[in-house]
Amino acid sequence: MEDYRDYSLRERVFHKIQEDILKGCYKEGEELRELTLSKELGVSRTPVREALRQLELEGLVNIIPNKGAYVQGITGKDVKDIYIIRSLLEGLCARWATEHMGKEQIDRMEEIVLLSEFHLEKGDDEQVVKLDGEFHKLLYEAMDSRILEHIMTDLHQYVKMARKTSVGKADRAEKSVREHKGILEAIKKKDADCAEKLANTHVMHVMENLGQSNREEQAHGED
Amino acid sequence: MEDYRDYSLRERVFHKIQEDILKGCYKEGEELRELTLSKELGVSRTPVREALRQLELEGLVNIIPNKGAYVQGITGKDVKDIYIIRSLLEGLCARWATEHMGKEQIDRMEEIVLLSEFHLEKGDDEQVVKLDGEFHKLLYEAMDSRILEHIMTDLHQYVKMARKTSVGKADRAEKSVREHKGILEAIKKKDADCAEKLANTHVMHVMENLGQSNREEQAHGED
DNA sequence: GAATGTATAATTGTATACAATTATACGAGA
DNA sequence: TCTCGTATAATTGTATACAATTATACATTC
Repeated sequence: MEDYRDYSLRERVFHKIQEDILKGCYKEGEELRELTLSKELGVSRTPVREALRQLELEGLVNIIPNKGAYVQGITGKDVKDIYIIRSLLEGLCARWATEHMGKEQIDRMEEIVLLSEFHLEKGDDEQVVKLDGEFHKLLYEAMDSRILEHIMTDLHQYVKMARKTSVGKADRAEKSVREHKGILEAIKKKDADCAEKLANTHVMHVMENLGQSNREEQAHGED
Repeated sequence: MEDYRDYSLRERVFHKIQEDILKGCYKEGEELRELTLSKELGVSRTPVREALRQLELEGLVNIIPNKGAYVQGITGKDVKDIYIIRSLLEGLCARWATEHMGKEQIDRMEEIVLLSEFHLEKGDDEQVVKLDGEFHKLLYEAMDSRILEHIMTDLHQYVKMARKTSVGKADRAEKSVREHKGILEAIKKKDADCAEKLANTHVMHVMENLGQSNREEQAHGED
């Protein structure tokens, strides 16, 4: 709770609980009492309530009226589903981005890929991960669809938390950058079909790497 | 506000504002003052606030901290985007449903299609629309993915409101039922590829019909 | 007259009080 | 002992009070 100092209490509480759920601090189905959380976080019940209502909509919390809020958490299957869905939609993102991307945005993307290669060479995995995030974020912005951007961001929420440890693992980072480069090339050529296909397989590859680097449950990965 | 008698105040307020936004009662960017809404709905600020926070997450309201809540509304392009996204994902739904659907569920779906044909014959459009909703709902349940079900339900929210007038328009209903039947056949044959493709085109057809039956902006249609 | 500063009002953010509902404990009766 | 009912406690739902922030109006200055 030390971070987020500029945000409102509700936002901080929202992010904190979201983080804790995604980090696995709570058991599946565990009850979240408003007063308990209030005391823990040092705030009143009001912001906690508002945060819980939002988390319900996010699908992380299950609220039964007049009874309580219970954590939903996400299973290994959920993560797999998310990646498959993202694979499909990321393709659509790439397609639309190809159709809408302006010169400045392409330049920016080229910059990101270049920097990725540079930091990859140096072995600076942290930077590579950061640039990976920026690559996808730029893609989402460029496609110019607030609806799809909203969905992609939501899906990203679910899997972004746990990407701590195994990032460059199994030389996935190198392949990832290469795939980004391929997508960028397709966009530059205005080949939407190609960009879509490459984005599809890119996310699928990330998922496959996920399945290898850790057995069941826990989700890690660069993206 | 006369309906929803069993729900909590917050839920009623949430649905009411959501409905009003989707019905176009507010102007784009119009400010939603908590006190004003409270008085209008005859409740206190608390449930209104909670509802607004949820609507923010839904993307229907834009909240600027310490300033206010402003309606986002949806544009014609948004609706088009939603249908394209739904087209893709409905295909995935059909695929997964094919892989997971049990005998009872197939029987139930067969029942729905049969009833649809019956009411179509009779010209009872209202029933046909209702059954259309049930068909898709069953599909979503059957695929056994709470993640995708959540997304599809969300997307459905956006377009379900306005489907009042032009339902059976331009003999779309008949084609729709026929397409449902096709999807069901593919599922029965366990042909996931076929089911996916048919579901894809089904949603695309609905969208195309949408574009014809009304110029720009306003969204109508059976699904 | 335009720009700026200040006082006031309006609005949101948070905390708390009270009401309604649900869970728990315990005793009476079969 | 088991079941049921009642009383009590705990928890959520709603309303309201207060604090912090932002908007508005008006006067002052240039």
